[in-house]
Amino acid sequence: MTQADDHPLSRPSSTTQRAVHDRIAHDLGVAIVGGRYQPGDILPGEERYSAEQGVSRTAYREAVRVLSAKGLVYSRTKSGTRITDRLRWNMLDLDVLAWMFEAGPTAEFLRDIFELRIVVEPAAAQFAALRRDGQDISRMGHALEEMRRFGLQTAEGRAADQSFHRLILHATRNESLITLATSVTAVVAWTTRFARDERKESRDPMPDHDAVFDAIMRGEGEEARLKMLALIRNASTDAGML
Amino acid sequence: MTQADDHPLSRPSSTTQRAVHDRIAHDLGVAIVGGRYQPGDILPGEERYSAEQGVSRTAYREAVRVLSAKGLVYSRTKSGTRITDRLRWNMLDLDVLAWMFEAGPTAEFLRDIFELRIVVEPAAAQFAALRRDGQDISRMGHALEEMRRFGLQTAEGRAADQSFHRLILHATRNESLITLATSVTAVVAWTTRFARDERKESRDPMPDHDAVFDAIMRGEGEEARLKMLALIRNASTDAGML
DNA sequence: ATGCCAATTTTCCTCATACCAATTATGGCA
DNA sequence: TGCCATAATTGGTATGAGGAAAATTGGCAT
Repeated sequence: MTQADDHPLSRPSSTTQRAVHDRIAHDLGVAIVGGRYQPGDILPGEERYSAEQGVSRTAYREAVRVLSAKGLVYSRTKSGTRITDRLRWNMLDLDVLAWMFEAGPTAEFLRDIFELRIVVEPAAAQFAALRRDGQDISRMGHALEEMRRFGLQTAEGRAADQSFHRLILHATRNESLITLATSVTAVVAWTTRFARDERKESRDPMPDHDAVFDAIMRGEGEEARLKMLALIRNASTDAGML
Repeated sequence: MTQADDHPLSRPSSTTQRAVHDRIAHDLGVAIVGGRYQPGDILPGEERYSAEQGVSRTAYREAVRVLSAKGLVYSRTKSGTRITDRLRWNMLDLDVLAWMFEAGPTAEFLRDIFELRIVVEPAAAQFAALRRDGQDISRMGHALEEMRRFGLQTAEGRAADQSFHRLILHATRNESLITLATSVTAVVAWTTRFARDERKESRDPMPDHDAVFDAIMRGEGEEARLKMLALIRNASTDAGML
């Protein structure tokens, strides 16, 4: 166990103090996607911000570079750093999505993502049915077993559920689809985390999952697509979305 | 004409010299997505790189922040800056896609994007059919007129074609879908730019476009989806993809 | 020889300062 | 009033100096 017990994906733990530039990027990012800055507005100048916030110009600049890389702002000498209009934002970037969520997601934002989910995940199931190999199948089967054993009330059960969906993505052999679905499912997870337990009784999720798995196992692409669509529709209505 | 004749989207013109950190990010980005660095490899240290390349540590660090924001690398003190594994890359970032294309896109990469196109654009047409208003319709109609008038051999005709597809996206009223489709169509445009003119004679694209427009105008979602699917299939086979 | 612990070194992170480049604003002149 | 040179502002780059954390090294005891 020489290295990398913590992955770079994991959000900085509460103990680890975040890098300064990272914190600045986070704060500005939340403020921007939250609408406290409007497209066309100019961010505070380097001199001013660093003085007011008690950080170095270096740290502020690196934060701006991050925001710029995600399409939220663009800098021009003398003109200053302006907020880009929303059409150029990298809406599917995991950080941007997280900031949106933290800023208090609008209903339109959530609707957009759940629509995207309905487009993407059934398509993923379809590709998975056409490209999966034996190992994919056995792993999916194992994930469903665990899910059935623990149920969605336990952490293990939810982990097995997520694992099942990740295995489907992996079986598509399409990296761009994986990237996209990762972002989408992250938002879905954040959303349903809060919606959970408020419902009186949730339906048994296993029949839907079994149907998807069965279609993928038999290599039936179109059927896998439709079964996944049904699964999402049920899950979404249960979570109060849709 | 006081400001902003050039949009931030436009690539820096040949006259404007790019910022140093931008050039570094570009060079490293191309090298990374091109496989000259493998996931797990460590980038040169700040001191070393800045000395060898004759740039400041500041510029190099800002470039690394950009790459980090796009998920290509991650930095840890002492451990150095390492290449992230591909699953965490922001494959749908416009810069990353451009770097992939510049590095010489692999066949799998192109296949992935065109598959994504087949998933996304028909879905966009479907949503557009359900949400478009009168202004959307009239603008789409105008774009098709222009396209018919000039043909795809001219720059104006191609601009009208792109405009038509952009208008469909706009009519979806779904920002995440717009972001996604923007990236996808960029890659498609880069690809077909080279494939053009090599074919002996391209089929007339207007019937397919008219059919999509007609379905959207009548508000027939499912039909719009199918017509767009047909349009893409024809265009892709003409371009030699698929 | 092996395993554990402390010191050292390496590398990224932050800050501060200086100067450069480009663009906007200003003010004078015709 | 309109144009043009000058000045001021703001982001961009370079450099030096420490600080913090992790990997390595070396010593010590078992």
